[in-house]
Amino acid sequence: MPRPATLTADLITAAALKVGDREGVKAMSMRRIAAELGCDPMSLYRHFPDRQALLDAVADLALADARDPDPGESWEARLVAVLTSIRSAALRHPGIAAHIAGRPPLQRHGRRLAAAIIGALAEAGLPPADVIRATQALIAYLAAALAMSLQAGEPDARWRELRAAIAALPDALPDDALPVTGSDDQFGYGLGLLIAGIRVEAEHGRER
Amino acid sequence: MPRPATLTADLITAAALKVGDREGVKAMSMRRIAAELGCDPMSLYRHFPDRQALLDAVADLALADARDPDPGESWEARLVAVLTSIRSAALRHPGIAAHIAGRPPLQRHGRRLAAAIIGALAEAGLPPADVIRATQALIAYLAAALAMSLQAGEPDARWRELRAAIAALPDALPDDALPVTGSDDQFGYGLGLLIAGIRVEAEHGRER
DNA sequence: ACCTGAACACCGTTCAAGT
DNA sequence: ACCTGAACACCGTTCAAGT
Repeated sequence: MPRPATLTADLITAAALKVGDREGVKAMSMRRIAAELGCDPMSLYRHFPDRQALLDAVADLALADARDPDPGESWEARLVAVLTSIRSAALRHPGIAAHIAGRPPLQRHGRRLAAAIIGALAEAGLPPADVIRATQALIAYLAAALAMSLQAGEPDARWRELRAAIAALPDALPDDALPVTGSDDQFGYGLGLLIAGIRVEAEHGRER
Repeated sequence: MPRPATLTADLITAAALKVGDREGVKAMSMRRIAAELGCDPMSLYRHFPDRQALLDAVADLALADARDPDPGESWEARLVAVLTSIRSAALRHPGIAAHIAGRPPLQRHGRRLAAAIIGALAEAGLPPADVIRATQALIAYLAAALAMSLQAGEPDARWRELRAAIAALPDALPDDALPVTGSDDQFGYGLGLLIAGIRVEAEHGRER
C-alpha cells in the first residue's frame, strides 16, 4: 500500500470502508486502518476525534449509492423505494451495517435520504410533528430489521423456538413454511404495516 | 466481596447485571465480572462458552420484571402493555439495554414475553405466517426505539438537523415543539402506526 | 507547532502447567 | 480430570519526547 502524499478525512473513510468490506467489523480498528494507509495510528486522530466519529463517517459513505426515489411515484411507493434502497446499500457493506443500524448516520447521504422520507410523509398529509415521529419510526424499524438481517446470516437458532411457538397455534403452517427472520419478505411486511398505519393516520387527520 | 462456595451460571449472571447497572456496559468485561465475584476470569468459561453467551443471559434476566399483560384486555391494549413493559424493564438496566436492542433475548423471559405478543396477534386475527412476521416487526421496532432512547440520553445533536429540515416544511411548528428522539411519546407513536397497520391487515384477511 | 511512537490501561481467549 | 493464571494477540487513547 503506497502512502498517499497527504492524508484526508475522505481517504481515511474510504480506506476504513474497504477494510470493513474485506475483513469485517473487527478489522476496522484504528491500528488496522492506519496500517492499510501506511500511516501511524495516531495520524487518524488528526482528522477524527475518536473511533466513533470515524465509523460515523464510514457509515454515511456506505449509503452513498442508496438512490433517491423517483419523484413521479406515489408517496407510498417512494417510501418503499428509499427504505429498500438504504437497506440494500447497507447490506452491501456488512462490515459497517451494524453501525448504521445502531446509529443511523445523518451526514451527507443520511440527510439526503432522510429528506426523501420526510418529503413523502409530508405529501401523505401528516402534520409536521407527526412527520418527524413517523420518520424516526421508519428509520428505527429499518435499523432493527437491518440488524436482524445481519444476524440471520448465522444459523439463527435463537428464533427457532419462537417459530415453534407459532407453529403450535391453531391453523398453523408447518414450521419450515414460516417466514425467515431478516429476509426481504419479512422486511417488506413490517414496512407495509407501518405504511398502512401512516395512511390511516393521515386520513384521520384529514377528516378532523 | 466474599467468594460464594460454588459458582453457578445464575450467580454469574446476577453479578454481571449488577456491575452493568452500576458502571455501564464497558465495565461488563469477563475480568471485571470475575473480580466482582472474587474468582478467576477463566472460571466464567466453565459456565458460559464466551462473553456473548453470558451477555445473552444477562439480557434475559433484565427482562425478568417485565410483566405479562392482563388477559382481560383487548389485543391492542395487550400489545401496548407488553411492549411498553419490556421497554421500561430494559431502560431500568441501561448497561445491558443496548445488548437487548441488538439481540432480543429469547430465553426464559424473552420467550414468555414473545408468547404474549404472539397471543395478542393471533387474537387480532392474523394468520400464523403473518403472526410471526408481525411479531418480528414489533420486536424490531421495539429494539431500535430502545437503542434510540439510550442514545437520546446524550445531547442528541445528530437529530437536530433532521428536525431542522422538518421545521422548514410548510405549516411547521417551532423547532422546540417537535417530538424528541427516543421519548416515550415517540415510541408510542410508532407503536400506534404498527398496531393500526395490523388492524388493517387483519380486517383485509377477514374480508377475504 | 506539529507529528510520532512508546506506553498505559485495558480487552477476550488459549493453553500449558500445576494439583 | 479439573482448575488456574500466565501469556498471546490484540484494543483505543494519552502523552512525553522528538523534530
